[in-house]
Amino acid sequence: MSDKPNYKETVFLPKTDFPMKAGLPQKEPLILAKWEEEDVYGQLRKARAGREKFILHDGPPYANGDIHIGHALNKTIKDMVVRTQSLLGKDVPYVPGWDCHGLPIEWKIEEQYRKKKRDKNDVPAKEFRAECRDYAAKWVKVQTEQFKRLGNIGDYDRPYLTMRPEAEAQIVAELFKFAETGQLYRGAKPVMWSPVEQTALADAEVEYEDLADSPQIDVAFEIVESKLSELVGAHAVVWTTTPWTIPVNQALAYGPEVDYVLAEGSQGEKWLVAESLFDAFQARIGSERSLTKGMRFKGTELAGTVARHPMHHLGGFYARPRPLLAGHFVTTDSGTGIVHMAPDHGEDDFELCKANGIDPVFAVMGDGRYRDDWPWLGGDDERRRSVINKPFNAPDGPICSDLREAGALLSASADYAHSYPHSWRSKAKVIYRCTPQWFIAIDRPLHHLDPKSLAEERWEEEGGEPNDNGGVDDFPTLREIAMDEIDRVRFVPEKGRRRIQAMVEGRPDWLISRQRAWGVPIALFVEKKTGELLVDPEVNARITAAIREEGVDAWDEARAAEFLGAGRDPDDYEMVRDILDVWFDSGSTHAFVLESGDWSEQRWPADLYLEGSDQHRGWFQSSLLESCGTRGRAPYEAVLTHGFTMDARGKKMSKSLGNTVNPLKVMETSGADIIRLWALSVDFTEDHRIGDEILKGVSDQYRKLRNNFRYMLGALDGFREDECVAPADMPELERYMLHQLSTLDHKLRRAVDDFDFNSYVRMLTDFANEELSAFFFDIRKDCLYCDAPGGLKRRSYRTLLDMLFHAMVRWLAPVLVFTTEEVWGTRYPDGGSVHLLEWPEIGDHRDEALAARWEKLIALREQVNEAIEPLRAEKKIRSSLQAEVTVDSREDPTLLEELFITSTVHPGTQLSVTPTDHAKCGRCWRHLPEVKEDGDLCARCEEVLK
RNA sequence: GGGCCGGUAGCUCAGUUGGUUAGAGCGCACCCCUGAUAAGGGUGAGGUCGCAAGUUCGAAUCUUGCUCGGCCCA
Repeated sequence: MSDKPNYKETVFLPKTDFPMKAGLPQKEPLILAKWEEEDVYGQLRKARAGREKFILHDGPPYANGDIHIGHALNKTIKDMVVRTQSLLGKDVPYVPGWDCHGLPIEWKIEEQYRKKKRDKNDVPAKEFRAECRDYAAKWVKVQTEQFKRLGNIGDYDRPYLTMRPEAEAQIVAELFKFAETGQLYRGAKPVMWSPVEQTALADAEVEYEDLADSPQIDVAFEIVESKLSELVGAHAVVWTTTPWTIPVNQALAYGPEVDYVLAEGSQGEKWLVAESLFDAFQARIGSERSLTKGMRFKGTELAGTVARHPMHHLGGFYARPRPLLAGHFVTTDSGTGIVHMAPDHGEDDFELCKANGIDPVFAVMGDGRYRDDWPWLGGDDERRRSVINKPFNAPDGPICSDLREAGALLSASADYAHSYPHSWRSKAKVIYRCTPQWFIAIDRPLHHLDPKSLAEERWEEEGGEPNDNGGVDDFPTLREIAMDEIDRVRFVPEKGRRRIQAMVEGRPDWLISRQRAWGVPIALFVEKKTGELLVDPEVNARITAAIREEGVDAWDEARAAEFLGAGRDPDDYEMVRDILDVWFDSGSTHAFVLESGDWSEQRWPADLYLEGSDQHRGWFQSSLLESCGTRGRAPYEAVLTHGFTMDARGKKMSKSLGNTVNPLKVMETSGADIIRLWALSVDFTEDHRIGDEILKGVSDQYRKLRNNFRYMLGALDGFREDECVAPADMPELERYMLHQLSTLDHKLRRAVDDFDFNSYVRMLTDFANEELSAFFFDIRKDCLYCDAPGGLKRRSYRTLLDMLFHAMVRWLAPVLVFTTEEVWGTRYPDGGSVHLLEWPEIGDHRDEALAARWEKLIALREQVNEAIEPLRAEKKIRSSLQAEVTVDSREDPTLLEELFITSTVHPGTQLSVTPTDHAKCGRCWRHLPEVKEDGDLCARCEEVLK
């Protein structure tokens, strides 16, 4: 062979500068800088101006700390939505936002104070808030860079922040809408309260400490009324570890499914306890009072039973009846199976009593003592102490002593072991205490929403006939509107609907007040004399105007007169000092981002909200309630939810387990395109995993896609428009590929409509791997390398390659935002950004008859490949080009040779493969009859080299 | 403890209304090519469809229980 000429230089090999190795960590920041410099987002806005809009409203992440994998997933999916919709030609302005108020940031500032040995209470609130503001601003800046680094496109120069004065003013304005329409009221609710700090605490500010010497007492309540006559005169026994709550007892609770028994003493005493707790009760009251089991009955039989308080002789509050109520929370884990209810001091207590018309009495003051006028252990009792005072609750303390004297104390000791909540800061015990709070009513008829117009809207949307059932005159409640909207909105995946439905259906009134510093004020006045909420649009307008100018600091007591205006005496009004729960802030983002006009390219309502499934309780719901209460409908047309990212074994990630995957690290080592490809490859509608093995798989897939582009770029070297061939003039293989491309086009469009991005990515990778690399490109290699450049077949192939290139680079642009830019720039150095392009115009080349024929041919090809393999194993054949094939097919043998990438194909009756005797062409390496000797040229190559 | 959701090859995912030997891509193993070359091609081995009962002629698919995991509550 060495004496034969080397034809390598005459072969048209792919030629490109596009490197096989990506080097994404180095390259991506450069591409990013270019986008910034060229303002690609701004260009895109101009390019899509006037087109149909698609509004994805960003759910604000909390401005605190570096981004984690959940942010990366969420933002990548959002970016995919923005870019795919944009690819379809729509105008998709995306305004990212941040949630800036709230407790976690307050804590960080307090933490800094502690390090400097400063006390928060010594710092003016205004100064404290300024520090919170700076802190949030700092993290907004950091996260902005991190989101951009991920390849997120959006209006990052003008994001929305809940702490901007304009936003704060709009949030207050939204609150006023609730106030002005009678949906807002001041109620009460037990909250965690620290008597030492005299402040309400958030759950996260409470820590539990194990105690071994807590008091435990059994108290007898005499039954005065019951359907079961045996019970009258008996005593219901309650057990508690907080003796101080007995003075505020208002009811008893039993478990309807619990079995009860009368425990009878030798003196004829009868005590009502749960049967399964009989022994424990006996043990507590001591063997000197030996008990026997009397009558048994089910909890349900206790309905209607009424007891009286052991201190009923004090009259007034204590003389009221203490009804026995059915409580589903009653268990027989400990105690007596009868739970004493103090609605002031327990959540279950509060809810059960509220449902039965029993209101809290606010007997315990902020400092933990009973109030001055309280008949038992109140102001003039010198034994009065804070309720968390240990001797006060002791077996020999005043409560137990009085109960003992009344004959109601059956046992008392100070030896109970359990965990009890303490203040995170002072380490002192905390209690549940009812405090005034602000609520939005869920079940009040909303008179400001015209039921008729709402109903008509509904009819129009549903295309149905007006249903004159008289319901039109009933004003709907917030809950009803919200439930209707949940029916109407599109949920992806569908299961999200049921989840939010269940929550809205069963939720209590919306508690919106917090006793905190860093947030939007509940900027309301309450008339001291009447306790009435002041609703005056003129006052409200002055307040929002001030906040719009100066931010939340404008809500200052010194300015009460200014806000109230002439004719009102500030002394007559209480200025509410609570702030709004941050969920009200974020629930109002649709108002100040979509509707306000501050972002003129936005529009209300949004087409889509897209967040993790935890937001069914959070943002999806707060936004829904806010919008339904103020505007009578949801602020979104569709809701997309994603699951959570677990570690490689499916376990939840946590810092303490050390199984977290840091997206910033992955970007540093592998690149943002790898994270994006991961996020869009998994089924994000469910929980999904990430880990080294998974990321390796993603990288492998990335490499294959990259090499496909590299091959296309190389094969298209020197391609010119005038090479193009019309589809009708193309060989069948090209037309079959056009069919495949059209089919893929349609499937991809559907995947975009369904937000089914993992199918989208899978279809593209499968297509690249199977249809292109292993099939089309492999078969046409001979043609590309060896045919004359002007030949119809080669031109047809390159026409297809050009179409494939344009399709693939656009389709993958929303996924591999950096790589496709590199690909595009390699082919079109002056072609602008790939991200300005629109969906490729493939045209409909579907031809089912052709496809059916080719599917058979491909099946035959697979059989031939199978048949070649044994000969390869026997070392009789090396390359498939050495195989001579007999097949049962009437197809043109030349076509089959090309398709199989083999030597001569003979028609026959049975599939068989033999090594060919033909010599090998020195240029195209095919074994053909006309080649006399290995290394000579075949007819085609002879012709080409002329 | 309660509500909701999920568990298909090593990995990522398909599996329509229950119906022939459960599929794909990747990875892996072996082979080929050395003119896409830290690339490309071929073949192949991988699954008791979380577990256990039940309904049915027949179940990955329907029912129940259990288990593991997740989100939200308590």
